[in-house]
Amino acid sequence: MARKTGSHSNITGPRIREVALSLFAQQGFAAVSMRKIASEVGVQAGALYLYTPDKQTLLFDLMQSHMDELLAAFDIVEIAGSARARLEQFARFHIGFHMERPDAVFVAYMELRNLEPANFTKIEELRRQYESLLENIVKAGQVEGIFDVPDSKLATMALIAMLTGVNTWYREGGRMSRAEVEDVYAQMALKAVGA
Amino acid sequence: MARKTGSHSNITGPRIREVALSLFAQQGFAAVSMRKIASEVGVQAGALYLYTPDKQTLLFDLMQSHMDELLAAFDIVEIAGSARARLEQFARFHIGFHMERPDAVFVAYMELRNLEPANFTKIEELRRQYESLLENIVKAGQVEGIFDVPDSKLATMALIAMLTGVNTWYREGGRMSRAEVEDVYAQMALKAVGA
DNA sequence: GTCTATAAGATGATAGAC
DNA sequence: GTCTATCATCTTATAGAC
Repeated sequence: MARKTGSHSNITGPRIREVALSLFAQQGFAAVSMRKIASEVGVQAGALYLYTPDKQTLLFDLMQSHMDELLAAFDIVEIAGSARARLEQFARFHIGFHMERPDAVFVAYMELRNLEPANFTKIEELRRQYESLLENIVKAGQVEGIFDVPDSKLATMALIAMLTGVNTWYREGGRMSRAEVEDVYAQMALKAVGA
Repeated sequence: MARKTGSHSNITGPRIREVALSLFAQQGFAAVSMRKIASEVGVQAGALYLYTPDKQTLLFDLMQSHMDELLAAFDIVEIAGSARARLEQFARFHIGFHMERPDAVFVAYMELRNLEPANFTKIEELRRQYESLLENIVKAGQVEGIFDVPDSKLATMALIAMLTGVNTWYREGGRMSRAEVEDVYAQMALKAVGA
C-alpha cells in the first residue's frame, strides 16, 4: 500500500496527462476528481499540483496540445493540386488522424463548455483555423467549377461533421479496416460536394 | 428573499425539466448541482425531490423523452415511395427536428456517459431504432440500384453525423433560414449516397 | 407543496514533513 | 518528488415543520 518516495518527474508528468485524457473522455471533466486521476496514476492528489497549477489548466493543456498537433500534422501532409485531389486528401487525413486518438477528439469537442472564457477563445481560434483549411479547399472547388455547393461554409461544416462522426462507431479491430473506412468516407465526401 | 409556501405542482414539474435540460446542455450533467437547478427554478433543493427520485433519474427521463418524441415524430411524417424520396424526407425531418431542440439533442448525445448502465442500455436501444429507420432507406436504395454505397451501415452513420452536425453552428436568426439549411443538407445527403 | 436543517461524504487546493 | 494532513466548501439526499 505504502508508496516509496522517489523521483519520477519525467514519467509522472506524461502519465498524468495520459490518465486525465482517458478519464475526461470516459466520464467528463466535471465528473473526474483530482483524486481519481492521482489514484489511477499511482500518486497522491497533492502530487498532481507539481505538474499543473490547477484542474482547469490541465484540461486546457490537453485540448491545446491536441489542436496544435492536428494543425501541425496537416501542415506536413498538405498537398497542392486540384480541389478534388485536395479534398480527398483532407478527408483521408482527417479520418485517419481522428481514428487514431478518439479520446483527444472527444475531449476537445465535449469539454469546450468547461473551459474558462479566455481558454475557450484560444481553442475556438485553433478550431476555426482548422475549419478554414477545409473551407479553402471547398472554395477552390467552387472557383474551379468542379464542386456543386451553394454555400461553402455550410458545406465545410457538413463535411467536418460527417468525417468526425467516424469516432462514434469505429473501433480498432472491428468489421472494417482503417483503410477501408478511409476509402469510403473519402468517396462520400467527394460525392457530397458533387465532385 | 423568503419565498411563499404554495401549490405549484403543475408548473414546477415542467419548469424543473426545462431548467435542468438547459443547464445540463450548457454546463454538463456532472457540473450542475441540484441546488443550481432549484435556484434557477426558484425553489429550494429539497423541493426537487418531489418531482424526481434522484438526479440520475432526472437525466434519464429527459433523454428518454427526447428519444421517444423523435421516434414518434418520424412515425407521423414517414412516407412511402422511392428510396430517393424517402431519404430526402428523412434528411429534412432530421434537420428540422434537431434544429428545433438543440439542448435536448446535445444532452442526449453528450450525457450518455453519465447514465447508469441499465439506463444507458435503454437509451442506446432507442437510438439504434432511430438509426435503423435511416439504414432501411439506404438499403432500399441499394436494392433499387439508385444509391451507390459500399456499406449501408457506414453510410447511415456518415449521414446521421452530417445531419446532426447542423447543431454545432446553426443559430436561430442567423445568416440562413431554416428552410434554406434544410434544402442544402437534403441535397448533400442525396449526393453523398450517389442518388 | 415547499421550507429549513442536517447527515455523511466528496471536492480543489495548500502547507509542511521527509 | 511525493506524502500526509488539513481547510473551507460543496455535494446528494432525507426528515420533519408548516
